[in-house]
Amino acid sequence: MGRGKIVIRRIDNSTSRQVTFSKRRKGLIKKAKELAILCDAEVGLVIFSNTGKLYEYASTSMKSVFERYNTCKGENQQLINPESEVKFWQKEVGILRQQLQNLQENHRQIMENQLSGLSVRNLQDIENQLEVSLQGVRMKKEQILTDEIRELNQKGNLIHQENVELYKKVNLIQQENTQLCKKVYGTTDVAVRRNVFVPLPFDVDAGKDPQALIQLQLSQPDQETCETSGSGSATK
Amino acid sequence: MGRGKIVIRRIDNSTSRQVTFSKRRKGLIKKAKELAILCDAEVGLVIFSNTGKLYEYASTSMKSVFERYNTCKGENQQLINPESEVKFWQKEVGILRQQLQNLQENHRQIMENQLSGLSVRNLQDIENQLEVSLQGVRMKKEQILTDEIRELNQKGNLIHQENVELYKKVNLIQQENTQLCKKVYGTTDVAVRRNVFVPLPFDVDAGKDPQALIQLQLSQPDQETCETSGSGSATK
DNA sequence: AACTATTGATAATC
DNA sequence: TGATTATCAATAGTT
Repeated sequence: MGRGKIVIRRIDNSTSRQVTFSKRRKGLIKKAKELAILCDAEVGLVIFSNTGKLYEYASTSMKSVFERYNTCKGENQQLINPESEVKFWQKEVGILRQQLQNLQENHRQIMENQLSGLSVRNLQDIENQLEVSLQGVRMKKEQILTDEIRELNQKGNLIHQENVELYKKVNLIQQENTQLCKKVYGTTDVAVRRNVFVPLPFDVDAGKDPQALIQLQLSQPDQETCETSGSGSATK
Repeated sequence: MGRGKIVIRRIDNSTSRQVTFSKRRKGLIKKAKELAILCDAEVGLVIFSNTGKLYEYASTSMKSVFERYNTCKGENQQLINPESEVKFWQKEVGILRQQLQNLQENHRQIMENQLSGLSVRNLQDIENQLEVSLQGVRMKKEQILTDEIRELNQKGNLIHQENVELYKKVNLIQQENTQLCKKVYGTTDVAVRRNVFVPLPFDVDAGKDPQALIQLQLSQPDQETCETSGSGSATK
Protein backbone atom coordinates (compact mmCIF):
# COMPACT_ATOMS: atom_id res chain seq x y z
CA MET A 1 0.00 0.00 0.00
CA GLY A 2 2.96 2.15 -0.36
CA ARG A 3 6.33 2.23 -2.06
CA GLY A 4 7.18 -1.01 -0.36
CA LYS A 5 5.75 -3.67 1.83
CA ILE A 6 6.14 -3.33 5.63
CA VAL A 7 5.90 -5.86 8.43
CA ILE A 8 3.36 -5.11 11.10
CA ARG A 9 5.46 -4.43 14.11
CA ARG A 10 6.22 -1.38 16.25
CA ILE A 11 8.05 1.27 14.25
CA ASP A 12 11.25 2.02 16.04
CA ASN A 13 11.86 5.38 14.49
CA SER A 14 9.88 7.81 16.57
CA THR A 15 9.37 10.29 13.79
CA SER A 16 8.29 7.63 11.31
CA ARG A 17 6.04 6.20 13.92
CA GLN A 18 4.37 9.52 14.58
CA VAL A 19 3.97 10.16 10.88
CA THR A 20 2.52 6.75 10.28
CA PHE A 21 0.25 7.20 13.30
CA SER A 22 -1.08 10.40 11.83
CA LYS A 23 -1.70 8.93 8.43
CA ARG A 24 -3.17 5.62 9.54
CA ARG A 25 -5.22 7.18 12.32
CA LYS A 26 -6.85 9.50 9.83
CA GLY A 27 -7.47 6.59 7.49
CA LEU A 28 -8.87 4.42 10.28
CA ILE A 29 -11.31 7.06 11.37
CA LYS A 30 -12.31 7.69 7.76
CA LYS A 31 -12.99 4.02 7.23
CA ALA A 32 -14.89 3.81 10.52
CA LYS A 33 -17.11 6.64 9.34
CA GLU A 34 -17.61 4.99 5.98
CA LEU A 35 -18.57 1.72 7.65
CA ALA A 36 -21.07 3.41 9.87
CA ILE A 37 -22.62 5.26 6.95
CA LEU A 38 -22.51 2.60 4.30
CA CYS A 39 -23.69 -0.21 6.48
CA ASP A 40 -25.90 1.69 8.91
CA ALA A 41 -23.81 0.57 11.90
CA GLU A 42 -23.06 2.14 15.23
CA VAL A 43 -19.33 2.56 15.55
CA GLY A 44 -17.14 3.80 18.34
CA LEU A 45 -13.44 4.22 17.98
CA VAL A 46 -11.00 5.34 20.64
CA ILE A 47 -7.30 5.85 19.94
CA PHE A 48 -4.65 6.89 22.39
CA SER A 49 -1.42 7.95 20.80
CA ASN A 50 1.95 6.92 22.04
CA THR A 51 2.12 10.24 23.83
CA GLY A 52 -1.25 9.75 25.54
CA LYS A 53 -3.28 12.00 23.31
CA LEU A 54 -6.86 10.95 22.74
CA TYR A 55 -8.48 10.63 19.34
CA GLU A 56 -11.98 9.36 18.96
CA TYR A 57 -14.80 8.76 16.62
CA ALA A 58 -18.35 7.72 17.39
CA SER A 59 -21.09 7.44 14.80
CA THR A 60 -23.63 8.34 17.48
CA SER A 61 -21.90 9.22 20.77
CA MET A 62 -19.26 7.56 22.85
CA LYS A 63 -21.66 7.30 25.78
CA SER A 64 -24.24 5.55 23.67
CA VAL A 65 -21.62 3.15 22.36
CA PHE A 66 -20.34 2.40 25.85
CA GLU A 67 -23.82 1.84 27.25
CA ARG A 68 -24.81 -0.38 24.39
CA TYR A 69 -21.57 -2.25 24.77
CA ASN A 70 -22.23 -2.74 28.49
CA THR A 71 -25.78 -3.83 27.89
CA CYS A 72 -24.58 -6.43 25.42
CA LYS A 73 -21.67 -7.57 27.52
CA GLY A 74 -23.29 -6.90 30.88
CA GLU A 75 -25.64 -9.82 30.46
CA ASN A 76 -22.57 -12.03 30.46
CA GLN A 77 -20.16 -10.31 32.81
CA GLN A 78 -21.36 -7.73 35.28
CA LEU A 79 -19.40 -4.79 36.58
CA ILE A 80 -17.14 -4.10 33.65
CA ASN A 81 -16.98 -0.39 34.10
CA PRO A 82 -18.12 2.70 35.92
CA GLU A 83 -21.03 3.21 33.54
CA SER A 84 -22.66 0.02 34.71
CA GLU A 85 -21.87 1.04 38.25
CA VAL A 86 -23.79 4.21 37.71
CA LYS A 87 -26.64 2.16 36.33
CA PHE A 88 -26.50 -0.07 39.36
CA TRP A 89 -26.68 2.82 41.78
CA GLN A 90 -29.43 4.48 39.79
CA LYS A 91 -31.41 1.26 40.00
CA GLU A 92 -30.78 1.17 43.75
CA VAL A 93 -32.03 4.73 44.06
CA GLY A 94 -35.16 3.78 42.13
CA ILE A 95 -35.87 0.87 44.45
CA LEU A 96 -35.29 2.97 47.55
CA ARG A 97 -37.54 5.74 46.24
CA GLN A 98 -40.29 3.19 45.67
CA GLN A 99 -39.91 1.80 49.16
CA LEU A 100 -40.01 5.30 50.60
CA GLN A 101 -43.21 6.05 48.73
CA ASN A 102 -44.82 2.85 49.98
CA LEU A 103 -43.85 3.57 53.56
CA GLN A 104 -45.13 7.11 53.31
CA GLU A 105 -48.46 5.88 51.99
CA ASN A 106 -48.61 3.39 54.81
CA HIS A 107 -47.76 6.15 57.26
CA ARG A 108 -50.52 8.36 55.93
CA GLN A 109 -53.15 5.65 56.34
CA ILE A 110 -52.03 4.87 59.88
CA MET A 111 -52.27 8.54 60.77
CA GLU A 112 -55.84 8.59 59.48
CA ASN A 113 -56.63 5.54 61.58
CA GLN A 114 -55.17 7.27 64.61
CA LEU A 115 -57.49 10.20 64.04
CA SER A 116 -60.46 7.85 64.02
CA GLY A 117 -58.99 6.34 67.18
CA LEU A 118 -59.18 9.76 68.79
CA SER A 119 -62.87 9.96 67.96
CA VAL A 120 -63.29 6.65 69.76
CA ARG A 121 -61.71 8.26 72.78
CA ASN A 122 -64.21 11.09 72.46
CA LEU A 123 -66.99 8.53 72.30
CA GLN A 124 -65.69 7.03 75.49
CA ASP A 125 -65.75 10.42 77.16
CA ILE A 126 -69.35 10.78 76.11
CA GLU A 127 -70.07 7.32 77.40
CA ASN A 128 -68.47 8.19 80.72
CA GLN A 129 -70.64 11.28 80.97
CA LEU A 130 -73.67 9.15 80.20
CA GLU A 131 -72.65 6.79 82.94
CA VAL A 132 -72.40 9.65 85.41
CA SER A 133 -75.88 10.78 84.43
CA LEU A 134 -77.18 7.24 84.79
CA GLN A 135 -75.63 7.01 88.22
CA GLY A 136 -77.51 10.15 89.21
CA VAL A 137 -80.74 8.58 88.01
CA ARG A 138 -79.97 5.39 89.88
CA MET A 139 -79.19 7.32 93.08
CA LYS A 140 -82.54 9.09 92.82
CA LYS A 141 -84.31 5.78 92.24
CA GLU A 142 -82.65 4.22 95.26
CA GLN A 143 -83.49 7.27 97.34
CA ILE A 144 -87.14 6.89 96.36
CA LEU A 145 -87.14 3.21 97.22
CA THR A 146 -85.52 3.67 100.62
CA ASP A 147 -87.85 6.54 101.44
CA GLU A 148 -90.81 4.35 100.58
CA ILE A 149 -89.48 1.56 102.77
CA ARG A 150 -88.90 3.93 105.65
CA GLU A 151 -92.40 5.34 105.39
CA LEU A 152 -93.88 1.89 105.19
CA ASN A 153 -92.00 0.88 108.30
CA GLN A 154 -93.23 3.95 110.14
CA LYS A 155 -96.83 3.26 109.14
CA GLY A 156 -96.40 -0.39 110.08
CA ASN A 157 -95.17 0.67 113.49
CA LEU A 158 -98.07 3.07 113.92
CA ILE A 159 -100.61 0.41 113.00
CA HIS A 160 -98.86 -2.04 115.26
CA GLN A 161 -99.06 0.38 118.20
CA GLU A 162 -102.70 0.94 117.42
CA ASN A 163 -103.23 -2.78 117.43
CA VAL A 164 -101.54 -3.06 120.81
CA GLU A 165 -103.76 -0.35 122.20
CA LEU A 166 -106.82 -1.93 120.70
CA TYR A 167 -105.73 -5.20 122.23
CA LYS A 168 -105.46 -3.53 125.63
CA LYS A 169 -108.90 -2.02 125.23
CA VAL A 170 -110.39 -5.32 124.17
CA ASN A 171 -108.97 -6.89 127.28
CA LEU A 172 -110.22 -4.00 129.40
CA ILE A 173 -113.70 -4.23 127.97
CA GLN A 174 -113.66 -7.98 128.34
CA GLN A 175 -112.79 -7.59 132.02
CA GLU A 176 -115.63 -5.15 132.39
CA ASN A 177 -117.85 -7.59 130.50
CA THR A 178 -116.80 -10.38 132.81
CA GLN A 179 -117.57 -8.34 135.88
CA LEU A 180 -120.91 -7.30 134.42
CA CYS A 181 -121.75 -10.87 133.56
CA LYS A 182 -120.91 -11.94 137.05
CA LYS A 183 -123.26 -9.32 138.35
CA VAL A 184 -126.04 -10.25 135.89
CA TYR A 185 -125.76 -14.04 135.61
CA GLY A 186 -123.12 -14.91 138.18
CA THR A 187 -121.10 -16.48 135.30
CA THR A 188 -118.78 -15.51 132.30
CA ASP A 189 -120.29 -14.56 128.93
CA VAL A 190 -118.84 -17.19 126.64
CA ALA A 191 -120.15 -15.64 123.43
CA VAL A 192 -118.21 -12.46 123.97
CA ARG A 193 -114.93 -14.01 125.18
CA ARG A 194 -114.50 -16.39 122.22
CA ASN A 195 -111.28 -14.81 120.92
CA VAL A 196 -108.14 -13.41 122.49
CA PHE A 197 -105.98 -11.41 120.07
CA VAL A 198 -102.27 -12.02 120.19
CA PRO A 199 -100.08 -9.76 118.00
CA LEU A 200 -98.47 -11.44 114.95
CA PRO A 201 -94.72 -11.12 114.57
CA PHE A 202 -93.98 -7.95 112.59
CA ASP A 203 -90.99 -9.45 110.85
CA VAL A 204 -90.35 -7.77 107.51
CA ASP A 205 -86.73 -8.87 107.41
CA ALA A 206 -87.30 -12.60 107.40
CA GLY A 207 -84.83 -14.27 104.98
CA LYS A 208 -83.19 -11.01 103.97
CA ASP A 209 -79.45 -10.44 103.76
CA PRO A 210 -78.49 -8.20 106.66
CA GLN A 211 -75.69 -6.60 104.67
CA ALA A 212 -78.06 -5.58 101.90
CA LEU A 213 -80.13 -3.87 104.53
CA ILE A 214 -77.09 -2.08 105.88
CA GLN A 215 -76.22 -0.98 102.37
CA LEU A 216 -79.72 0.31 101.92
CA GLN A 217 -79.50 2.16 105.22
CA LEU A 218 -83.00 1.09 106.04
CA SER A 219 -84.32 2.01 109.43
CA GLN A 220 -86.03 -1.28 110.14
CA PRO A 221 -88.14 -1.74 113.20
CA ASP A 222 -87.00 -4.47 115.54
CA GLN A 223 -88.61 -7.84 115.08
CA GLU A 224 -91.72 -8.17 117.12
CA THR A 225 -94.47 -10.55 118.05
CA CYS A 226 -97.99 -9.36 117.66
CA GLU A 227 -101.46 -10.68 117.11
CA THR A 228 -103.77 -9.59 114.41
CA SER A 229 -107.38 -10.02 113.57
CA GLY A 230 -108.73 -8.60 110.50
CA SER A 231 -111.49 -7.35 108.40
CA GLY A 232 -110.77 -4.43 106.15
CA SER A 233 -112.16 -2.30 103.39
CA ALA A 234 -110.37 0.05 101.06
CA THR A 235 -111.51 3.61 101.26
CA LYS A 236 -110.13 6.47 99.20
CA MET B 1 -10.68 0.56 -4.06
CA GLY B 2 -12.83 -1.72 -6.09
CA ARG B 3 -14.13 -2.26 -9.55
CA GLY B 4 -15.65 1.14 -9.42
CA LYS B 5 -15.90 4.26 -7.27
CA ILE B 6 -18.81 4.42 -4.72
CA VAL B 7 -20.43 7.32 -2.97
CA ILE B 8 -20.41 7.14 0.79
CA ARG B 9 -24.01 6.79 1.65
CA ARG B 10 -26.19 4.07 3.12
CA ILE B 11 -26.34 1.02 0.87
CA ASP B 12 -29.98 0.40 0.11
CA ASN B 13 -29.56 -3.20 -0.95
CA SER B 14 -29.65 -5.20 2.23
CA THR B 15 -27.50 -8.01 0.91
CA SER B 16 -24.90 -5.68 -0.52
CA ARG B 17 -24.90 -3.77 2.70
CA GLN B 18 -24.30 -6.88 4.74
CA VAL B 19 -21.52 -8.01 2.43
CA THR B 20 -19.86 -4.65 2.49
CA PHE B 21 -20.24 -4.57 6.26
CA SER B 22 -18.43 -7.87 6.54
CA LYS B 23 -15.55 -6.84 4.34
CA ARG B 24 -15.10 -3.35 5.66
CA ARG B 25 -15.55 -4.39 9.25
CA LYS B 26 -12.76 -6.91 8.81
CA GLY B 27 -10.59 -4.34 7.16
CA LEU B 28 -11.33 -1.76 9.81
CA ILE B 29 -10.39 -4.06 12.62
CA LYS B 30 -7.27 -5.12 10.75
CA LYS B 31 -6.22 -1.55 10.31
CA ALA B 32 -7.02 -0.79 13.95
CA LYS B 33 -4.76 -3.61 14.97
CA GLU B 34 -2.01 -2.43 12.63
CA LEU B 35 -2.28 1.06 14.00
CA ALA B 36 -2.03 -0.16 17.57
CA ILE B 37 1.00 -2.29 16.76
CA LEU B 38 2.83 -0.05 14.35
CA CYS B 39 2.40 3.09 16.34
CA ASP B 40 2.33 1.71 19.84
CA ALA B 41 -1.15 3.11 20.47
CA GLU B 42 -4.01 1.99 22.64
CA VAL B 43 -6.99 1.39 20.43
CA GLY B 44 -10.54 0.44 21.18
CA LEU B 45 -13.07 -0.23 18.49
CA VAL B 46 -16.72 -1.10 18.93
CA ILE B 47 -19.00 -1.90 16.03
CA PHE B 48 -22.68 -2.72 16.18
CA SER B 49 -24.06 -4.19 13.04
CA ASN B 50 -27.34 -3.17 11.51
CA THR B 51 -28.85 -6.21 13.17
CA GLY B 52 -27.45 -5.32 16.59
CA LYS B 53 -24.61 -7.75 16.66
CA LEU B 54 -21.49 -6.58 18.46
CA TYR B 55 -17.97 -6.66 17.02
CA GLU B 56 -15.09 -5.27 18.88
CA TYR B 57 -11.38 -4.83 19.02
CA ALA B 58 -9.25 -3.50 21.81
CA SER B 59 -5.48 -3.44 21.72
CA THR B 60 -5.41 -3.78 25.49
CA SER B 61 -8.94 -4.32 26.87
CA MET B 62 -12.19 -2.57 26.40
CA LYS B 63 -12.37 -1.76 30.11
CA SER B 64 -8.95 -0.19 30.02
CA VAL B 65 -9.92 1.84 26.98
CA PHE B 66 -13.17 3.01 28.56
CA GLU B 67 -11.54 3.94 31.83
CA ARG B 68 -8.74 5.78 30.13
CA TYR B 69 -11.30 7.52 27.96
CA ASN B 70 -13.35 8.56 30.97
CA THR B 71 -10.29 9.69 32.84
CA CYS B 72 -9.20 11.81 29.90
CA LYS B 73 -12.64 13.29 29.36
CA GLY B 74 -13.51 13.57 33.03
CA GLU B 75 -10.67 15.92 33.76
CA ASN B 76 -12.07 18.31 31.22
CA GLN B 77 -15.83 17.98 31.72
CA GLN B 78 -17.01 16.70 35.07
CA LEU B 79 -20.51 15.67 34.07
CA ILE B 80 -19.46 12.94 31.71
CA ASN B 81 -17.26 11.32 34.29
CA PRO B 82 -18.98 8.20 35.61
CA GLU B 83 -16.68 8.19 38.62
CA SER B 84 -18.24 11.35 39.96
CA GLU B 85 -21.61 10.16 38.77
CA VAL B 86 -21.17 7.00 40.80
CA LYS B 87 -20.26 9.09 43.80
CA PHE B 88 -23.33 11.23 43.30
CA TRP B 89 -25.65 8.27 43.10
CA GLN B 90 -24.01 6.61 46.06
CA LYS B 91 -24.62 9.76 48.04
CA GLU B 92 -28.24 9.73 46.91
CA VAL B 93 -28.58 6.11 47.99
CA GLY B 94 -27.14 7.01 51.39
CA ILE B 95 -29.65 9.82 51.85
CA LEU B 96 -32.55 7.63 50.80
CA ARG B 97 -31.44 4.81 53.08
CA GLN B 98 -31.34 7.26 55.98
CA GLN B 99 -34.82 8.52 55.18
CA LEU B 100 -36.09 4.96 54.94
CA GLN B 101 -34.60 4.14 58.31
CA ASN B 102 -36.19 7.19 59.89
CA LEU B 103 -39.56 6.35 58.43
CA GLN B 104 -39.29 2.77 59.53
CA GLU B 105 -38.44 3.85 63.07
CA ASN B 106 -41.41 6.18 62.99
CA HIS B 107 -43.55 3.37 61.68
CA ARG B 108 -42.41 1.04 64.43
CA GLN B 109 -43.28 3.54 67.13
CA ILE B 110 -46.69 4.16 65.65
CA MET B 111 -47.32 0.45 65.54
CA GLU B 112 -46.44 0.23 69.22
CA ASN B 113 -48.80 3.08 69.95
CA GLN B 114 -51.49 1.25 68.06
CA LEU B 115 -50.85 -1.78 70.23
CA SER B 116 -51.28 0.35 73.34
CA GLY B 117 -54.41 1.71 71.66
CA LEU B 118 -55.64 -1.84 71.39
CA SER B 119 -55.02 -2.33 75.07
CA VAL B 120 -57.19 0.72 75.68
CA ARG B 121 -59.88 -1.06 73.70
CA ASN B 122 -59.31 -4.11 75.85
CA LEU B 123 -59.64 -1.93 78.90
CA GLN B 124 -62.93 -0.65 77.56
CA ASP B 125 -64.10 -4.22 77.06
CA ILE B 126 -63.20 -4.94 80.65
CA GLU B 127 -65.02 -1.82 81.71
CA ASN B 128 -68.08 -2.90 79.75
CA GLN B 129 -67.98 -6.28 81.45
CA LEU B 130 -67.69 -4.54 84.79
CA GLU B 131 -70.68 -2.44 83.90
CA VAL B 132 -72.68 -5.58 83.08
CA SER B 133 -71.69 -7.07 86.42
CA LEU B 134 -72.64 -3.85 88.17
CA GLN B 135 -75.98 -3.87 86.43
CA GLY B 136 -76.54 -7.40 87.74
CA VAL B 137 -75.74 -6.20 91.27
CA ARG B 138 -78.04 -3.23 90.83
CA MET B 139 -80.83 -5.45 89.56
CA LYS B 140 -80.47 -7.67 92.58
CA LYS B 141 -80.50 -4.65 94.88
CA GLU B 142 -83.65 -3.33 93.27
CA GLN B 143 -85.22 -6.73 93.49
CA ILE B 144 -84.47 -6.82 97.20
CA LEU B 145 -85.90 -3.37 97.69
CA THR B 146 -89.09 -4.06 95.79
CA ASP B 147 -89.52 -7.38 97.56
CA GLU B 148 -89.16 -5.60 100.88
CA ILE B 149 -91.69 -3.00 99.87
CA ARG B 150 -94.14 -5.68 98.75
CA GLU B 151 -93.74 -7.58 102.00
CA LEU B 152 -94.16 -4.44 104.02
CA ASN B 153 -97.30 -3.67 102.11
CA GLN B 154 -98.64 -7.15 102.75
CA LYS B 155 -97.87 -6.95 106.47
CA GLY B 156 -99.38 -3.51 106.54
CA ASN B 157 -102.54 -4.88 104.99
CA LEU B 158 -102.63 -7.75 107.42
CA ILE B 159 -102.23 -5.45 110.40
CA HIS B 160 -104.83 -3.14 108.90
CA GLN B 161 -107.27 -5.98 108.58
CA GLU B 162 -106.48 -6.98 112.14
CA ASN B 163 -107.23 -3.44 113.20
CA VAL B 164 -110.51 -3.47 111.40
CA GLU B 165 -111.45 -6.74 113.02
CA LEU B 166 -110.33 -5.53 116.42
CA TYR B 167 -112.42 -2.44 115.82
CA LYS B 168 -115.42 -4.59 115.06
CA LYS B 169 -114.85 -6.66 118.17
CA VAL B 170 -114.49 -3.57 120.32
CA ASN B 171 -117.82 -2.35 118.96
CA LEU B 172 -119.35 -5.78 119.51
CA ILE B 173 -118.10 -6.00 123.06
CA GLN B 174 -119.21 -2.44 123.72
CA GLN B 175 -122.68 -3.34 122.51
CA GLU B 176 -122.63 -6.30 124.80
CA ASN B 177 -121.37 -4.04 127.57
CA THR B 178 -124.12 -1.57 126.88
CA GLN B 179 -126.74 -4.25 127.04
CA LEU B 180 -125.28 -5.67 130.23
CA CYS B 181 -125.09 -2.22 131.77
CA LYS B 182 -128.71 -1.64 130.93
CA LYS B 183 -129.61 -4.84 132.62
CA VAL B 184 -127.47 -4.05 135.70
CA TYR B 185 -127.85 -0.24 136.07
CA GLY B 186 -130.43 0.62 133.46
CA THR B 187 -127.81 2.95 131.89
CA THR B 188 -124.59 2.90 129.61
CA ASP B 189 -121.12 2.34 131.12
CA VAL B 190 -119.26 5.49 130.16
CA ALA B 191 -115.90 4.35 131.44
CA VAL B 192 -115.79 1.51 128.96
CA ARG B 193 -117.05 3.45 125.87
CA ARG B 194 -114.59 6.34 126.15
CA ASN B 195 -112.83 5.68 122.81
CA VAL B 196 -113.91 4.66 119.37
CA PHE B 197 -111.09 3.66 117.02
CA VAL B 198 -111.21 4.83 113.43
CA PRO B 199 -108.59 3.32 111.03
CA LEU B 200 -105.77 5.69 109.93
CA PRO B 201 -105.29 6.14 106.18
CA PHE B 202 -102.77 3.53 104.94
CA ASP B 203 -101.34 5.75 102.23
CA VAL B 204 -97.74 4.76 101.47
CA ASP B 205 -97.71 6.47 98.10
CA ALA B 206 -98.47 9.97 99.22
CA GLY B 207 -96.30 12.50 97.35
CA LYS B 208 -94.54 9.88 95.25
CA ASP B 209 -93.98 10.13 91.50
CA PRO B 210 -96.39 7.65 89.90
CA GLN B 211 -93.98 7.06 86.99
CA ALA B 212 -91.16 6.16 89.31
CA LEU B 213 -93.42 3.55 90.87
CA ILE B 214 -94.32 2.18 87.47
CA GLN B 215 -90.64 2.03 86.58
CA LEU B 216 -89.93 0.14 89.73
CA GLN B 217 -92.74 -2.28 88.93
CA LEU B 218 -93.91 -2.15 92.44
CA SER B 219 -97.03 -4.11 93.22
CA GLN B 220 -98.55 -1.50 95.42
CA PRO B 221 -101.76 -2.18 97.26
CA ASP B 222 -104.57 0.24 96.53
CA GLN B 223 -104.48 3.26 98.66
CA GLU B 224 -106.49 2.73 101.75
CA THR B 225 -107.52 4.30 104.93
CA CYS B 226 -106.67 2.38 108.04
CA GLU B 227 -105.80 2.75 111.63
CA THR B 228 -102.68 1.43 113.20
CA SER B 229 -101.25 0.77 116.59
CA GLY B 230 -97.78 -0.41 117.34
CA SER B 231 -95.39 -1.89 119.83
CA GLY B 232 -92.10 -3.61 119.21
CA SER B 233 -89.14 -5.43 120.71
CA ALA B 234 -86.08 -6.76 118.95
CA THR B 235 -85.65 -10.51 118.76
CA LYS B 236 -83.04 -12.05 116.48
C1' DA C 1 3.38 18.42 3.61
C1' DA C 2 3.41 16.90 -1.14
C1' DC C 3 4.29 13.39 -4.40
C1' DT C 4 3.99 8.89 -6.25
C1' DA C 5 5.03 4.25 -6.77
C1' DT C 6 3.15 0.63 -4.83
C1' DT C 7 0.40 -2.10 -1.92
C1' DG C 8 -3.76 -3.45 -0.05
C1' DA C 9 -8.67 -3.02 0.36
C1' DT C 10 -12.81 -3.97 -1.68
C1' DA C 11 -17.00 -3.49 -5.26
C1' DA C 12 -18.65 -6.18 -8.52
C1' DT C 13 -19.20 -10.64 -10.15
C1' DC C 14 -19.52 -15.46 -10.03
C1' DT D 1 -20.68 -16.98 2.25
C1' DG D 2 -16.27 -17.47 -0.35
C1' DA D 3 -13.30 -16.72 -4.21
C1' DT D 4 -11.83 -13.84 -8.00
C1' DT D 5 -10.29 -9.71 -9.92
C1' DA D 6 -10.35 -5.29 -11.76
C1' DT D 7 -10.03 -1.15 -9.74
C1' DC D 8 -8.98 2.39 -6.69
C1' DA D 9 -7.99 4.19 -2.05
C1' DA D 10 -4.45 4.20 1.37
C1' DT D 11 -0.01 4.97 2.46
C1' DA D 12 5.42 4.06 2.79
C1' DG D 13 9.07 6.18 1.30
C1' DT D 14 11.03 10.02 -1.01
C1' DT D 15 11.48 14.89 -1.83
